[in-house]
Amino acid sequence: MGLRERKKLATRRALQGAAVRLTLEHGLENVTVEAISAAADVSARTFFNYFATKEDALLGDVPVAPDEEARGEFVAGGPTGVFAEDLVVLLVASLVTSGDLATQRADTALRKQLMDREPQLLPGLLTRFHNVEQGLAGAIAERSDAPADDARSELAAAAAMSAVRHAIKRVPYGSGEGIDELHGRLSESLRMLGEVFAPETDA
Amino acid sequence: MGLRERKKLATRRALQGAAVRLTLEHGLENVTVEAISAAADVSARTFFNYFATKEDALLGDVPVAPDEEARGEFVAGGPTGVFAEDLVVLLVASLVTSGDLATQRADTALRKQLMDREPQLLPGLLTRFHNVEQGLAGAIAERSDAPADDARSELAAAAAMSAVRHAIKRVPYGSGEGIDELHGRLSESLRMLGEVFAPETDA
DNA sequence: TCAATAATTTCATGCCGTGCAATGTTTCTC
DNA sequence: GAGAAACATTGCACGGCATGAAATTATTGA
Repeated sequence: MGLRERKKLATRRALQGAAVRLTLEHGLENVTVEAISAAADVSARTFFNYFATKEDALLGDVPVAPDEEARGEFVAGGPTGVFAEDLVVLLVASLVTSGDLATQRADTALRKQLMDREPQLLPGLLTRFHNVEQGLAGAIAERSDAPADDARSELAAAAAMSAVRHAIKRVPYGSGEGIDELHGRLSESLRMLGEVFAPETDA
Repeated sequence: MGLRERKKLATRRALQGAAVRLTLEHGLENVTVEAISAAADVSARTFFNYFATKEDALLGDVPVAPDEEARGEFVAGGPTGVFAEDLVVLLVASLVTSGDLATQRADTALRKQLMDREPQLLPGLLTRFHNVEQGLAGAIAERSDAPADDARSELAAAAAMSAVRHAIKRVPYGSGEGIDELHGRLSESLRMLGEVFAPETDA
């Protein structure tokens, strides 16, 4: 990794860090791009070479698409052959982008904190989730040999993302849970989804 | 209805209409608030007395909360007592805001057209859906005597909204379907949801 | 070391969105 | 109907976001 690339990454991190810190400190309204740039020791114009908007710097590196490798296996019908089970595998792989779970956890906590303080950021976050959902729908459609804009696939993808949010919300704050537990929680959420709307069989 | 109120409503409609027309004609980027205001014969300053942002004028009157009356009956455990069935009733009541289904249909078509042309509007639309979803989650929680932020209720609400999108998407373009058909499609979508994730009973 | 390539900066610009004070317009009261 | 009170519209000024273009500086590779 050359010097140029390392510097760019450093600047990016510096801008993100300054944006988050200043926002939590003074509120987004009271933080100008100029201030963020100054804190990161670059010009205001440079800020916009890295981020399209002020909000972008805050939302940072939220996953935007399913993991490529896991997607391939899912589309091929693997790894187990059971739809719901394989879906969970794909979801977990797509969620855990960085190798480090602890970092991931910290990022999520930070994002939640930002959302509580600055609801204006919600639209952007929802849009990113929506993009992931679209990618997911595409994978599901492909696996089941349906057209890319298949409504049923989109429904399944949307429900799966709902389950993801549900599962994440149920993780205790500050717990040391790993991938296995996340996998379990996701399965549980999906099962619960089936129960809530499945025709009553015990009445 | 006094003259003052009628004039305000007229101005609002004029601004919305001008915004939509000009946007479809020239693209959102090339339409200034000044131009919209001029087309509606008011000052640019007045525009912001009606809408907080340019996008707001375009998204217009998308439903933002469940219908009050239907919500009350749902919370009380009615009208049928079967969760999935009552949920559909609530959803339909919340979706069909205006008495006129044809108008509603036209609005939806127009919104879809706007979304295709101007993806920048998506975040705002998603946020409105999200607000409805939150209201829905509250109603479900209340009906089942759970705390307002109950995770299971939020999961059910999210899944329900997924079904709504799915149902709406499946309505043929330009069809003359009414409330009954919408009701049926929604039930079908919810049932499909249960099937996709329910434990296999036939294998 | 020098040329090529890429990143940063400076400067200018247009538009958005808001606060404020002034001006019109509708409504209410007598 | 006249005048006061309430409300809506307008003009003006301002700060901030976001972008384009050209000049400057830093990195890379030969």
